[in-house]
Amino acid sequence: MVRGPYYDKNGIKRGAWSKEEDERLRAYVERYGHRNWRQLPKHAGLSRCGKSCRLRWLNHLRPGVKHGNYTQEEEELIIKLHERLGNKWSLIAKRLPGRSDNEVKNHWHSHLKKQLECNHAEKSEFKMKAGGTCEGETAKCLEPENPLLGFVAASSSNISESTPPIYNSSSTFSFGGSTVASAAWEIVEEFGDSWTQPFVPENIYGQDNYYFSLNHAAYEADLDEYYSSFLFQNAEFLCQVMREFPEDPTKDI
DNA sequence: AATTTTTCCAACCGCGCGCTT
DNA sequence: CAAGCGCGCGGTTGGAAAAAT
Repeated sequence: MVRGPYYDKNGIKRGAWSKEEDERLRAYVERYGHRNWRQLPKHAGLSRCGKSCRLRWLNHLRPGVKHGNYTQEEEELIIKLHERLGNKWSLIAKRLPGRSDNEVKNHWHSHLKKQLECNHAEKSEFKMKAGGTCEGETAKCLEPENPLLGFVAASSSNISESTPPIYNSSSTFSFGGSTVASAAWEIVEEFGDSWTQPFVPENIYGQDNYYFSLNHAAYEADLDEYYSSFLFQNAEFLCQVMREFPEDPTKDI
């Protein structure tokens, strides 16, 4: 299912890789590594460009690389990560041992995207029949429109051992903890201008936009993984904190 | 059986970033 | 500081295989 091999005007070979080329590349990289992809084909005796070699190695030849046969767990993980990270295929692929970014991207476009669109259509139909509300099915209903919100709706407000140390400056996560409250406000203030409110049926959360801001913050922020995951898992809790503290407690400090 | 259409995987392409000179 | 280079990323394309007509 690929272009047949051919040579471009510069004499660089393109298109499908032969077994012999694969073996040459594999043998070279296994022996000498790949410090410089541009120089590599010359030394390995290949008429390919460096980019092509790199792609071939990453997607097909490197040890442990897998093809097809996605497990349900892998698919669910891709969907979840895509909700959180968007089209950051390389980041998503890093969480899936043996899968390359290209492989994950292709699988998304050819299978998962359609699957989700299909689910979305089915759920829209369900909502129409239910008179435009999502009562009782809040999390599931929200998921297709805005996966982040679905996640929040489904999440519990408990704070576990996984809470990042930064938020543990007070002994517990009581609502009196001003550290938590100011952190929550910081997040909303920092991202308040940049986010655009997603479509959400008004009768679900009313005027309370905290959920959206917090989750958008977690989504947009280039935060370290631990922090961002905390935001996702505890958005509901942070919302409660913010209701307790309508003003940022550290504002005037 | 022949032809057309669709699917989907491998590879290409262009851009942006970081590093070096 | 600017230019050049190499790499990695994400979007797009080509085309063989499969499915539909």
